[in-house]
Amino acid sequence: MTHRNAQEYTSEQARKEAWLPLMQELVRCYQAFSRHSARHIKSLGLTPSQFDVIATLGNTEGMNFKMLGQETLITKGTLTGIIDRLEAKGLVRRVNSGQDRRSTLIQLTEQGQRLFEKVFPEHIRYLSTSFERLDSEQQTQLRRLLRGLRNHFF
Amino acid sequence: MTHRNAQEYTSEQARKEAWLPLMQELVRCYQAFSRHSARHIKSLGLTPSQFDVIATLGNTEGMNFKMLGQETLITKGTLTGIIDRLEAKGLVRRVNSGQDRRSTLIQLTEQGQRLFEKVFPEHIRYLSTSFERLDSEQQTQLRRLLRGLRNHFF
DNA sequence: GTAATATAGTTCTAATACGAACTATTGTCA
DNA sequence: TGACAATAGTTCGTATTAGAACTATATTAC
Repeated sequence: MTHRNAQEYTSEQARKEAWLPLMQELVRCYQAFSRHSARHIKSLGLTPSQFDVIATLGNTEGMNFKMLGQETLITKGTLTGIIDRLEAKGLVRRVNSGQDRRSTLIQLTEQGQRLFEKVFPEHIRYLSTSFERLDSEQQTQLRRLLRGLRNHFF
Repeated sequence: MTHRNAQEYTSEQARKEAWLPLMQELVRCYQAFSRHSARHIKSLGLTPSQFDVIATLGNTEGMNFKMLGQETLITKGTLTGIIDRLEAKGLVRRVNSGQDRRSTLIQLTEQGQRLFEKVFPEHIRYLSTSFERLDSEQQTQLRRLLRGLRNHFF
């Protein structure tokens, strides 16, 4: 997605397409963030997706697959495997949710809750040292521009 | 990485951490872009990584694994498999590079070259309709802010 | 009330993705 | 030159990832 070639394309064939460097920067910035974050999460003994699920379930009575998928942007097929492994680690459990017998409630176990209380604030602190170097005005502006761009991907 | 929980955390425990929504927006924007892009690439019969390699090799004499990995941000272990499959499709070939007998040059085949010439401009056009909705000032600003943020992920 | 349809989760396949271990080759240095 | 470190790719293990097909259950429509 970074497209070394896009440089040449820009200068040779479509000088008007000044958005290509923006696209490259979006990809690079996300990847840098993502790897930075993953480095710390792995040191906590979790994968990024597992952390994501733990963080989403924390301070909650539980959530079914559908809701959990919407929050984490993980598709249900993938989620099944992630929950399997978290369950094997004793961090979450599957509970029959009351009415609809198709639906399953996923909850943190006590151990999962303790882990959440430990690693979530730790990770937030870890990330804060990077993000806080932008002053709050830049943060606001960046967020607004990203939102604007996102709305154009249908 | 989207962390529904981060909302509560923000308001309850750390009102100062106003960067959390920015982080969420970075993730959402990238994911939206990435899925938007992938949708089109798949319709061209390629995976995003395969397209990335084709686009990087286009207009080039070829590239070894190291260089290709640097350009595409794909690790070498992963790259082996991707090149295997592109080779099986007849789109690239491995060539013994002259001096260093450890090194392998990867080149587009004629078929790969033709594919590149077809799909690369097509995909750029496809993406342009989204990016060009930001005016060029916003594009520049967004790029600058993203670059600034990226430099803080060490 | 039953057939058609929709929904929740699971299973399956193919392709990434990362990192560690491995092989082959090259470079360094005493 | 000869041990030793560094490098290029491959292989391997584990975990995602998307999406399609599948099962079980629930809802809708007639």
